[in-house]
Amino acid sequence: MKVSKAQVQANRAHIVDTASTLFRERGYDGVGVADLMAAAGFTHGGFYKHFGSKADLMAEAASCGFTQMAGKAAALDTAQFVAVYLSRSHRDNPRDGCTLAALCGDAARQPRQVRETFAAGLESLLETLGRDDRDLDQQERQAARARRMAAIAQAVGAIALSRACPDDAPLADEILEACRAALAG
Amino acid sequence: MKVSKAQVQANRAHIVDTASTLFRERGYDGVGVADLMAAAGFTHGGFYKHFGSKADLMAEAASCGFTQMAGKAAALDTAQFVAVYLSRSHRDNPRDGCTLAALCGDAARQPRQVRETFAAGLESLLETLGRDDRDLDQQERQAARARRMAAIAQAVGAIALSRACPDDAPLADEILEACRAALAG
DNA sequence: TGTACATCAGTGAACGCGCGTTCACTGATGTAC
DNA sequence: TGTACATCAGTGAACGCGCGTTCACTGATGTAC
Repeated sequence: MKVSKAQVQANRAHIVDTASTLFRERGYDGVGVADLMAAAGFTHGGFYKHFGSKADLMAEAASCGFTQMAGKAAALDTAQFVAVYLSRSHRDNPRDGCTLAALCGDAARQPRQVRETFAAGLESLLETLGRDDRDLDQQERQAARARRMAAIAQAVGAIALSRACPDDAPLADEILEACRAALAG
Repeated sequence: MKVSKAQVQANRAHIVDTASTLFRERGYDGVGVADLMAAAGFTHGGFYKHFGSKADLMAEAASCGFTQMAGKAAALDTAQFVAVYLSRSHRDNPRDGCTLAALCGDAARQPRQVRETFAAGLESLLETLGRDDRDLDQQERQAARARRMAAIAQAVGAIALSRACPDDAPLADEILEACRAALAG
């Protein structure tokens, strides 16, 4: 049952998008190829017509996640971005959230191609948040970049730590509040 | 081949310690029960004489890791702790490093018992770093606690993100430097 | 435009493999007399 | 203190299961004439 070229492209994109969501929710090891293909509405056998391996897909799914996040970040100023990022809603919904926060721990143990995608995703987030730095001179721009990098590390750490606590632990919310205060001040 | 009570206790502690190291290095899913028991010098069958399940061991191993870290942190002031924590050496040696940084992403998808241990570990690190706060009044103490929480989130996020980058990516070191500067200033 | 054929995305069974866990067995330790 | 026996940590084979990947097959699409 061959399928039109346009449909093939759409199906492939749908698999990548589904993977991006599922990986954030359950981690790379928590989603099998068969799981994923079923969630996308296919059987598992066709997977290798689209991707060379699961690792190839992991890199593509991460890239897809970073592109989505850059799109959201572009519509917000830094204060708004922090508020959304450090919200309970973001913490409780990794499937719709930031790939860095959900998967950087997993990514550290993945093949180079995945880690390259993570570095590129972090770089693109830095550039999106620093889109108004073009006016600054080089030294100021570098300082602003360093400040933003530290802010991203703090936000990513806050979400990752908050998610590692039991759902009902007061500590889980306390982390978010403390980092919201730190990033506002 | 029964073994003396003292030996049983020592063997059990050795398994927990080995697990603590291996989990930090390879993640919870990256270490099998057979792997682990072999690394500790045993065969896998005896595992269930010591632990009810792999998840039970994960919680105990995390607890062991947090105790070790609290011991190290107790010997350092905050500036020294930050310098050690945000070093390349810490980033490149998760097996000897912080359990929060290595496993908080994994922990978020583990059973409650593991996440309770993580919350307790974070709490004990906060207490260790805040050991001199007893003199402060309640409001100051709370503010100091919030600042330390934000600092921990930043340090954990920095290590996790830095490890997610390829080993030779300039970004990996840049993250550590940016967070060292942020935590010093 | 109509027909005959090659292509190849998607199917579903099958592959070897490693996982967490169970179990019958061993034999030195610890205990009861 | 010496002996007979119960205990149980550790062994290694085996369990069912799900994993990533492969493969022969299907049949609508795309192409050549």
